[in-house]
Amino acid sequence: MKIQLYNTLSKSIESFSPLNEQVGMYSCGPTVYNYVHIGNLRSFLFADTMQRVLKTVGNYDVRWVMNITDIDDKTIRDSAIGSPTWNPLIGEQTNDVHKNLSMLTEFYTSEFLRDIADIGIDTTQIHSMPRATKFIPQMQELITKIYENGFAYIADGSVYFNVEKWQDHAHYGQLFTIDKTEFKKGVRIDADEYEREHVSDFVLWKAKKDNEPSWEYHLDGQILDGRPGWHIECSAMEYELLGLPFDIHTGGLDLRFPHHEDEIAQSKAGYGIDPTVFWCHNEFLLVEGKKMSKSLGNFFTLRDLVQKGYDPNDVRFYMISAHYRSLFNFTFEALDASVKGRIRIQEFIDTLLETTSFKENATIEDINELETKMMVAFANDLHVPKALSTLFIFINNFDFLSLTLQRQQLLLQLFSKLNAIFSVFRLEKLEKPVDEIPEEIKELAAQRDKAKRNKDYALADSLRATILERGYTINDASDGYILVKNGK
RNA sequence: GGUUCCGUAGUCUAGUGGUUAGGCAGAGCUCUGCAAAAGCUCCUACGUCGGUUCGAUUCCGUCCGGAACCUCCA
Repeated sequence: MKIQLYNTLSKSIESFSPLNEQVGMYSCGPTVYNYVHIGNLRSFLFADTMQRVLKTVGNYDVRWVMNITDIDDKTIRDSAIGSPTWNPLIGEQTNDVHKNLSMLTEFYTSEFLRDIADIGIDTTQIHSMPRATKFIPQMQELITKIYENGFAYIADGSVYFNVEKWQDHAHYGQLFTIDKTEFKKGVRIDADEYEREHVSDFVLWKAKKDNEPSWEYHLDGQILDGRPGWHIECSAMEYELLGLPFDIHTGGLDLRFPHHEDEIAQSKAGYGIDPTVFWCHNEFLLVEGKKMSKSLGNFFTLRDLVQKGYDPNDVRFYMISAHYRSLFNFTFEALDASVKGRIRIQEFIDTLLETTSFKENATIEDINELETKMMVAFANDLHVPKALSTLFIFINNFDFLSLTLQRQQLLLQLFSKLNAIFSVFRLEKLEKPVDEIPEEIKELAAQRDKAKRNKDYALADSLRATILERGYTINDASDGYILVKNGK
């Protein structure tokens, strides 16, 4: 099925056609200086959903690359000798700044991988996760090209991209309308002490500072040891791992400027090619209506939620059930509601799995229609909420009395396909848990049943209360009763 | 100040120039000694004020409110 995607470049939904057999997709990954929070996770869930829809609905083969930023201001700051934020779990700090940097970033990279696996991102589908520090020569090569093409200059040992000059040559501001004369008054002009010709210029290569990791670099006969700027890493790694142009570039909305705008400028100024065809950005996440921040106490990592007793699967289902381009308000009330919604679908699947008696001669048109509608929704700019709503309507109107073996098989096939995107449903019969109800509880339940039959309701109710206190619930049925653990 | 997005029932999320949404919560009914569970039913909204139109929640404008970005935040 043809997929439609919103492209930030055109600010409209466009029909997607891959450039080559294999769809090339690049996602801006994390800066590994701390645990990722749920806002970061939204961005990666979006990229994963994109990849899953391309594969499941579009039938494409996808080559997905997600970078790991392991060199930048924050990783340097937090790995610096004597850093107050050094996590003891990483190990002992050394006197080697390079070693400390890699200890810090390797630690948080593996924690990141654990988190995204926990939340159901299919890490097996990530073709590669390049570390910025492993591509320094390629970045230097690109910077040299940009310099030789006349769009960069050296100042104070750093290399800057000359935006002014680039603007005479190409459109700068494709992803974000920029009016330099209207920059907010009082906005920070330059946090660095570097010399830039213009405020709008951005750094490609930063001069070496004492006690910071640095790499050798020679340009135009000058020794410019230092480290890469932030934007250059993506441009260089995309070129190396996907080739330009590739099909889709994903990232958070905040990255469209300056990060992605600068990526475009760099690739075009250096390689002479646009990086990608589709720029796709996800909206942000709020928590209880506010921007997530540590000072507001509404800052959460996946681990925090797990600690509160939430299943990562439920967090996943909740977060992907909102459209990626809408501002997502994360609330615990809505998360709880979403858990119940997920369980309803699961219960439908369970009933489907358990049904063994069938009718004959029933139509399958409604199932085909459900499938088509859901796939159309996914294909329409990954419209998960629309797809879900369609599914709920179907489930609500479904009559199990109409189930035939063929209908059962079709539905299970459909759920299997849906799970290639949702990845939160269980599609095998649940092994009946071994009888874990203690004998004494069973005994109490038997006594209560006897009391009830004798119409001694006072005794029956008090026994039921006792059982409830000990963690079990009696559900009466027409012929007997069922004992379950509380909350099940 | 500039750029952009948003405002949908108690709540969260869709959508549309005309038959009225989906989830959760809530209410009622059936069942039940009473509950629980389950099933059925109900709760019909689009921030304000104008304009266009036979008809506007939808298109246009105004205002009010919220959010983001404006040089290294996903």
